[in-house]
Amino acid sequence: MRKPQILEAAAAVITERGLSNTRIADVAERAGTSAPAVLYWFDTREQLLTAALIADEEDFAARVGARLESASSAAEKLMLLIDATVAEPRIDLWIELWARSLHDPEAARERLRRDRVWRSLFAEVVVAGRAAGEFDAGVDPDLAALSIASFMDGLSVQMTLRDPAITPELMGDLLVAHAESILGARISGALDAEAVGA
Amino acid sequence: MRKPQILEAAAAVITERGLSNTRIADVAERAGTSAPAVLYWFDTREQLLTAALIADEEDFAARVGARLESASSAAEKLMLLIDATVAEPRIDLWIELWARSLHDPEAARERLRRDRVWRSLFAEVVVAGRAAGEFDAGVDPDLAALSIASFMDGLSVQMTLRDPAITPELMGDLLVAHAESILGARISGALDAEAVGA
DNA sequence: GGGTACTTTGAACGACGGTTCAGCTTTCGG
DNA sequence: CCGAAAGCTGAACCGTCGTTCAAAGTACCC
Repeated sequence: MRKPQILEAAAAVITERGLSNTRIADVAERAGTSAPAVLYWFDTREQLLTAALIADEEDFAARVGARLESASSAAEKLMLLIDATVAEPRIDLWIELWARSLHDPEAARERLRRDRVWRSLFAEVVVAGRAAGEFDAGVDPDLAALSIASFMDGLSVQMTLRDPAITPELMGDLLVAHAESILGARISGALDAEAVGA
Repeated sequence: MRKPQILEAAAAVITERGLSNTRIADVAERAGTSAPAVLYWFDTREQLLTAALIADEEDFAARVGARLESASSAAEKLMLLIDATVAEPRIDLWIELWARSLHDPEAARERLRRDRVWRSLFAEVVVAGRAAGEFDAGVDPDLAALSIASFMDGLSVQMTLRDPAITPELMGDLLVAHAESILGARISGALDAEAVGA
């Protein structure tokens, strides 16, 4: 069962050469096999590419979701989410997925599904924080999630494209400020505070 | 001199079929000419595509810039910028340009240049509004511009990809709220106010 | 140790589409 | 008119993959 290796190889190649420049042979080589072998597992190149994008996305969300378990307060969870995004700007693949979604219904459907999962991570945190009295009681979780996640996307694009106007620290600061303004709460320092305090 | 027509046709085809699916023949057909004729004006397909993306972008910025002239207050200008973006979601081409920038230095350079122009529209408005006492005196124009423009990008992506969670009105509201929070000023209603008042 | 299903391979096919090219038409200055 | 430059055309060329296929391993079960 080489499917996982192939998907991983595909994600790597896509990151490196771009979606449209990714050839089956490239993926095969990186996975240590041959082009027809790849096509044995995936009926077509299109399928392979879409599957790779989605698999990578699922991977990331799962990893981040796991990290959230260890956090105690909602503020800390939020900081973790921001941190993870700033530290690991794998927006490369998102941009490719977006571009693909524009003209591939299958990709569009999947990207919507994955985005919902991603945003629900935020929404859950907001719900928890609201219940715990950490955040404003009047905040709409879904709206807050949409707002924060969208801001993240926009900033990530600039970061990934190496805009000199933005640095990881700056991106983090802007996100924190935005979240605090929306949620009516202080969250910056939640990470250190947890480590120091308790 | 058919260059303009060809560029226009190219932008249309790219929007419709996506960058990587755009064939020279498609562009030629839409421009009412032949593939070799297109290649007469542009040495290569790559050049054509990059040029088309940039030309379209320049076009949009110029159009919006012109509209700004007519506004009197900074708040109104800001509302116009938000309005223009919400109303005309041509992020399609931006996404394509982003994806291309990931692996094409030429595209990356151009996209950076164009983004600077776009953001400077915001920065100038902030400077003016600050001078006029409309906005907080402590606001950093470039930072505010980066923040607002990035948020716009993120939201536009969701809009363009037809995320059911977002509507034009909602997008406008979120942007206005964000801008107001950053600038410490009320800008919503600036458009109507101008029309009614004065 | 033979059968069966699964996996992989090398080689070749075939289409698509960018690019080239030789020549035709048009424009325009003198 | 003439000739040269500019603009364009149809047709062909050709490289690049995605994909197919027949045959060869490989693993596993009875």
